[in-house]
Amino acid sequence: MTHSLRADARRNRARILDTARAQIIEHGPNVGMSEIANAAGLAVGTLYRHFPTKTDLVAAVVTEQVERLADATEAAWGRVEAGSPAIEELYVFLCRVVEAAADNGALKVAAQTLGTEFACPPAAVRGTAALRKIITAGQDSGSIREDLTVTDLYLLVATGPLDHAKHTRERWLELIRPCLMP
Amino acid sequence: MTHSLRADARRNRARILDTARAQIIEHGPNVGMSEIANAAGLAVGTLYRHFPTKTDLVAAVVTEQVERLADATEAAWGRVEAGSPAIEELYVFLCRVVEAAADNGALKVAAQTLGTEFACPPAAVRGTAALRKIITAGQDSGSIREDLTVTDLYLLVATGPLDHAKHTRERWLELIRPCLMP
DNA sequence: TACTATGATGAACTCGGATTCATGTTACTC
DNA sequence: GAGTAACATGAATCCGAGTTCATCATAGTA
Repeated sequence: MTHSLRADARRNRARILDTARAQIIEHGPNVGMSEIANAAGLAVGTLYRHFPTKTDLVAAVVTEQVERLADATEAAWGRVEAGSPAIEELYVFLCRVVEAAADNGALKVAAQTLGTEFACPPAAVRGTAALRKIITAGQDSGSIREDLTVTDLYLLVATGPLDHAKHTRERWLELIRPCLMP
Repeated sequence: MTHSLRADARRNRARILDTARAQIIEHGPNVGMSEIANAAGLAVGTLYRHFPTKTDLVAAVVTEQVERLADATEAAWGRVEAGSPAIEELYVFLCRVVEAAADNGALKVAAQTLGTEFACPPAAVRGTAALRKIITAGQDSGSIREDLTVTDLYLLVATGPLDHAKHTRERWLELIRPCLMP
């Protein structure tokens, strides 16, 4: 995998990504590089050795999250293939997205604010494909609204609650549910 | 009204607010004061004569929008009192919010990003009151989901599409509609 | 018209955060 | 255990956006 990197460098890279995510979530997208460095117990220069730019760092953090989500979505599709009802897995998908709302919210804003046009094709494409399969399966079995598309879901999700409170997320899911069913 | 202001000053104040709104919508919340000043054909110092801080300027712009929305909501309640179906007026309310999506999105981000805790009580309270009346009326006549609250609506709306495209907004409304009905 | 208080101007200043780089340190190789 | 390339450090630098203020212009007034 990521060989050709010295052991400590690999460790530090991971530590930087973790800390950056935590800091962005806690203090918003405007955390300074120095603050991230402090929180990570490293020097600023080290951040710049791994990420040439603050934008690059944020992009890496966001990409990581998108990959996690894509993994979860593929797993959900796996369960649908194994017999789990598509509508339930779709619901679980929404839960996951919204549970990570704090992250996604802050990070989305971060990516928008800091980066220029940012996209992470590989993971996004994987996730989209899995989601499309789930939706189609649900429509075939009549448990998901006929005209629902992946784009629709992203429209709903992209806009999910930015609130951290658990009851807010649960209420949002409850409100949204009728949108998914026939 | 706003007397005790010289005529040209009043003109400029208005021009600043308009330009600031336009610039924020077009270039995001990070437009510089100088850019706004240029676009308005004024000098930076003039902006600072009217608004001691960039945050104050943004707050003024946001407040203006909230007031517009509150007016519209009160008008909608007026129509309900005059016999218009509450569910339709609620839908119209959503349309208005979403039509101003570009504004609201950019400005909301702006207020969050720039300001500290920002609230504009007077207008917000007016709007909320009117909205509550509309919802209650709809529930009494059985056309609006029994457990829908003002908070729910804000949850859906606060999260409306940030996209400028008309078809995106229309699709969002279409998706959301089932959430409102019994 | 002359007067003055209010308003406008924009170059200069401030300040904080991103980025650099000369220097010191450490993990790997033989 | 040298030797060396990779890596870490953090004070110094750069840069851009917000803000100030000495100066000029003008609307309102007598």
